[in-house]
Amino acid sequence: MLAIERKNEIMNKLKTEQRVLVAELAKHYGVTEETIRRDLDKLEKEGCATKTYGGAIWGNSTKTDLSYTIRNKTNVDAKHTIGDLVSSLISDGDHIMLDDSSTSLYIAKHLKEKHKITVITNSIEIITELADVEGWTIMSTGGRLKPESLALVGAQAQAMIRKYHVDKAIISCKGLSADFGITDSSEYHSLLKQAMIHSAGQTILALDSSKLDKASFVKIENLDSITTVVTEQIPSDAWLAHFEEMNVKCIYPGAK
Amino acid sequence: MLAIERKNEIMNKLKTEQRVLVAELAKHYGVTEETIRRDLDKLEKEGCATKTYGGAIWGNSTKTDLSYTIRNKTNVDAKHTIGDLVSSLISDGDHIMLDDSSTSLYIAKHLKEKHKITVITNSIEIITELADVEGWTIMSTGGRLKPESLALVGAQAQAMIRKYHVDKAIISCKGLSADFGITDSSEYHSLLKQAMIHSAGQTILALDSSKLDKASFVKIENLDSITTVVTEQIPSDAWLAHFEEMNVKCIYPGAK
DNA sequence: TCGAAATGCTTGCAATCGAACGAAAAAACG
DNA sequence: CGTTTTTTCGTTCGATTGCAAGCATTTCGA
Repeated sequence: MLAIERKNEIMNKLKTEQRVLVAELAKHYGVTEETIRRDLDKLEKEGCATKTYGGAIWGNSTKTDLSYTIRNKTNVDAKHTIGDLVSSLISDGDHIMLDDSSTSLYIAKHLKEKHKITVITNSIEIITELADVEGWTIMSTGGRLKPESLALVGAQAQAMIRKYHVDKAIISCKGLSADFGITDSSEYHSLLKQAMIHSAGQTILALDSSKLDKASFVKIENLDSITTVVTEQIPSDAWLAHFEEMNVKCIYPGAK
Repeated sequence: MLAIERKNEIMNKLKTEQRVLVAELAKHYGVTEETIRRDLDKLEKEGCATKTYGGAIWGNSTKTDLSYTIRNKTNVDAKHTIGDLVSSLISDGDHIMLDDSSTSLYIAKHLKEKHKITVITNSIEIITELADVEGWTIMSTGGRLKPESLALVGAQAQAMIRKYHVDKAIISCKGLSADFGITDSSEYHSLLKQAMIHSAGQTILALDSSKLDKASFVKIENLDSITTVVTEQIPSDAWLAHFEEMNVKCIYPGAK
């Protein structure tokens, strides 16, 4: 095993799982913890990691956008489960929109089995992820680049989204609450997702269950403006009732 | 076994397996590790490999995704020279456009030292290359993705370019001939570069000298619609005279 | 709340192994 | 046969890793 490979793998693990533990990595690679710490030092110098006690977390902890995802230590299994569920809602030939959330990136990975999908997205990561799928049409919104999330935002991006109409929009968010509806951490995220919702026949809101009963900073829309909620575990009875009341379908593992 | 054959085989192995080990290759070809290392040096200069302790990995070690365009290893040295020359034409604070050519990708790498540049590009690779530069504004055209070049094309991309006006457009092409002007291999490339030329105060045409006296399929513009030609070696007297006549400045190494 | 005990972090050192360099030998080429 | 390219060899240099000692942080019980 090349040293640089280990470092890269750790970076990928960091990116997908948001955090890593020194002891765990040392055991996994069969090296001492000192070696792992030195790897993390380098990643930190490269701006990919922030060391913490016992491990490291992804990126720069001072960024507000990231602190949310870090707090919610989003677990990969949940996102794969969600990716699988959403995939079952998409048909061959569909035209869809995907936002720039990490959940959408996982969903994109799961969609690759489909045929002749047309995707519109503002996420550079999703574009590169899907670039090599045969027979698909990938379209990118224009716009200004947010370097920390590799997302395209701004009026240009919104205008592009409004120009098209797709079968399904797939979006995620930072919080969903009965009182405040669907919320996100910033204005431009919110506006973009709003635009996607309005340009789509159906909207699929994909969120891991930790987002339930959370409210973030900016409101995107009310819950009744979306078609389907997909989550990785069965919500509370109160939420199920609320979804029913709002005429929103809710998909979770084992749901009929 | 010819040395060049071995080098090519190593490159293929790198491409398919993502990494190679020096010791392993030395044993396989029955040569010393020193020889393998020199092969890897060459591959690295051509942009195909990144050397590491004990071996080499494909592409750029720090970036997660591998560069498609960089595989086109033709004239790497020339492109670095051109990148350097073009860089000297750009001032801090400039607003520029970059097309999706591999030459532009190299230019982008050389521009990173500048401050507060605003870049508009239709190349996904350039976007990811420049994403981490502090203080820059990166904007992407929207459009349909051409997977083989990771470029955004189509009416959407052109419309976005037309909406803005920048100080300098930097483009490349497939051929430049006295009779047919600037040409490229496809309609959508041509239209996009046309749009960039019209949206810029100055246009810098960057091309390695192998493109001179070649004509490709679709005409972009006449030579007189651009401001400056940058190339990596001094053109023939005939071309220098032609540039003069057309009122086009020509930059090459050693030019005053 | 305070103060160990436990756990994790940093640093210096040494051993190992790959990399870089130069010179000489071998092979390829005209 | 002379020249150029390729390869090898030996030495020196630098990178990586593990170990151990000392310091810092967290945790937990009193």
